[in-house]
Amino acid sequence: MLVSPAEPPILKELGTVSSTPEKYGADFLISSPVYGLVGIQRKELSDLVASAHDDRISRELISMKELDHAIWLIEGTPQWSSEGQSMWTRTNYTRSRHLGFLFMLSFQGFLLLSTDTITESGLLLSALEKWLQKEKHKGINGRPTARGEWGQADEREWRIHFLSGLPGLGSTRAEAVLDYFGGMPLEVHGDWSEVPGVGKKTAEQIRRIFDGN
Amino acid sequence: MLVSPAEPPILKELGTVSSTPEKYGADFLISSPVYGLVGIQRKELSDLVASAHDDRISRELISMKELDHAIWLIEGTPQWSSEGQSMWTRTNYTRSRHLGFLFMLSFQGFLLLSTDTITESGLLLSALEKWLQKEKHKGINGRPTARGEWGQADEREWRIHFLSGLPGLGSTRAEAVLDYFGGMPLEVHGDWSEVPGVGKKTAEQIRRIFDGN
DNA sequence: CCCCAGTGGATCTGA
DNA sequence: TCAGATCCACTGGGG
Repeated sequence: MLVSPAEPPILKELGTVSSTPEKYGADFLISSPVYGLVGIQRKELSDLVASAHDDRISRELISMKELDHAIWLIEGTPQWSSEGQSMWTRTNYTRSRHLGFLFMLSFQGFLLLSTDTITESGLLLSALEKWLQKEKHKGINGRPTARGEWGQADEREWRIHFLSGLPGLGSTRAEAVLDYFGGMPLEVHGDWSEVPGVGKKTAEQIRRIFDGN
Repeated sequence: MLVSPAEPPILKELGTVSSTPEKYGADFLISSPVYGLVGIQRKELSDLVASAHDDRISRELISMKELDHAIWLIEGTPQWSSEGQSMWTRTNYTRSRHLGFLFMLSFQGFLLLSTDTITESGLLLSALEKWLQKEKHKGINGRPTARGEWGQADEREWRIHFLSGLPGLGSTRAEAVLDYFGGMPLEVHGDWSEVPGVGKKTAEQIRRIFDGN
């Protein structure tokens, strides 16, 4: 991890001090085998207020575009008066302005992460570095294994479990499918819409999984 | 704004109660002239702990990919012991697991927002709705909203999710199976033992699910 | 999600 | 060429 010289000492310890991050408008730079070049911009809440006014921000945003992924790490918890005025600054900074700024960042494609303290930021950064080094991320697609009434699942339970991985099928409909086809639904390309509980829409959704559009 | 019926009353007041958001794996749905269909998933921190090992969550995540933009709104501030254990739950939930989950979400293309309380969430949501209604957002036109494979590829993800419901198949082998057969026209009665990573034993186990003993 | 243990697949070895 | 031994990737269970 490369750290900008402008960062406080505690954070400099996380990696090699270098001015390269600044070329990308970032404070930290991590290179990942999977996600490419990732830049992190750390902003304390008080700086953020300035940024939202400033036009310096637009320059930073533009240089961050060259990164594969750009992260904004926002440090500190905002406190608002009942009228939605910021409690941590003199200037006229409101909740809606703050949120608007965050929305803008998000929808521009920046990743947003937040911490409370600089210590937390440090921990987050090293966790992120470790995470980004990994060659493989299991992702979101896994499923737990079937579990039967008495621990070990039998064949039927496996089949129900398996089928209930289709969109629109829970265990009830999966069971209905199984009963309808009288066993494993060998007709994966058949018409499922006749199965009680499965309608046209669900059947269509499932068909797309098997056959494509 | 459409609000899922499962949300607490305070948040239901924000819009029209409807079950449509749930179809997209979301709790709230906002349609924007600029950004298209935006879904928001609200998660209290305590729920998040449970979610991390839930089969439902992965289905929700896949469903959310049909949205133009998917937001995760995380409610609550995590507190960690000096060893990195969560202070708000009994289970063994660690900072690194929590962060890993957030990183996964971010790099999968989900937008991350956080609040402290449900009240804050309400304010954020109405601010977001207002913000999304605007036709034009001045300020920086930064990164292209590079969505890449987002929004269309969910079919493959469904397939992986589905196949990994078979015994001996996780997301890795499920993907290998898809690649081997060149898509979903699976030869359910064919020989799977040739799939790289799937051997004789696993293939036999799977065959039994399809064909019986 | 992370961590860990056990299973089973892939690879290597030697005759 | 193939059985057997070794290694390592992946699954599966738990937190």
